[in-house]
Amino acid sequence: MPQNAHSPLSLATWNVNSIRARIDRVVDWIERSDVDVLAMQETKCKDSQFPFERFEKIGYEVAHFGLNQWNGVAIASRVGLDDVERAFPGMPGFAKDPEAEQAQEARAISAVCGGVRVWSLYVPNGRELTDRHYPYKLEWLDRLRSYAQKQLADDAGVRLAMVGDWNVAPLDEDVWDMEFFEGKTHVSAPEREAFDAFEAAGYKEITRGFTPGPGVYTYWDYTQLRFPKKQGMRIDFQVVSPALAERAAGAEIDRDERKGNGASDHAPVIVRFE
DNA sequence: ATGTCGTGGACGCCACGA
Repeated sequence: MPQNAHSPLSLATWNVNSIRARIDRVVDWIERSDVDVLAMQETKCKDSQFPFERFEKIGYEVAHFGLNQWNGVAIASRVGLDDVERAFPGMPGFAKDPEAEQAQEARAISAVCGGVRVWSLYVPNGRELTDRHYPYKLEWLDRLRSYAQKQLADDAGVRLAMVGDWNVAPLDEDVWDMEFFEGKTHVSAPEREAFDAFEAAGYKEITRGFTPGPGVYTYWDYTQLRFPKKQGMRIDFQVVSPALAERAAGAEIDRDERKGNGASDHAPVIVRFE
């Protein structure tokens, strides 16, 4: 096989909102959807609690990064899982006050799968515009952008995919009602600028072009009947380097997976690379 | 179809995060 040859790769990202509560659904979904790689967020468990064997049984290796019941990220792959990294270089932790030491959080894990460095990312929520978690979120995104920019500067042909729950709605049409989000996180100008900075650095968000809005979402709050009312948010994305972007052949949001009892509040988001 | 869901810790509920 020539050195530069690559195989097709189907890559999914899904905030599963507890892997232990969702394991049957996740395994069923992987088998049904036949993806090569699944990046998961909010596994909500320690490494010692992660159900690795359920994935191994269906032919997937898993790398997990979980410290406690909060956050937690993982990558399942049937096309290799090499050179695992937990947290990206420069990734900040959260400090309760500026003088306090930063506490590490399990929000990023990466591995090389099928020739692509895949990052599974759970961007900090931000909570409120006045909360200390809000500047933390902006700093976290800026550091990630800085990491990504360096990867591209070092190798213009780098195959890098940053997928996950970005907790940013980049366009007004990515929420069901901008008036409702007035003064809230996820739609503020600094968050949108932090997200757009990846495209300015040469990266491309792949899913939107194949799944245009308005009214196309990846997350629906459990409360207030948001899902049946079609009141969601588009906050899960796949942001990839130029060499990978040119291979993108399709994308899909599996909205059906949000239905029924025992669903995560997020839908899986899949991209097919040629 | 459906007025939320998941975690841990001390219980049969509460606090917390989303």
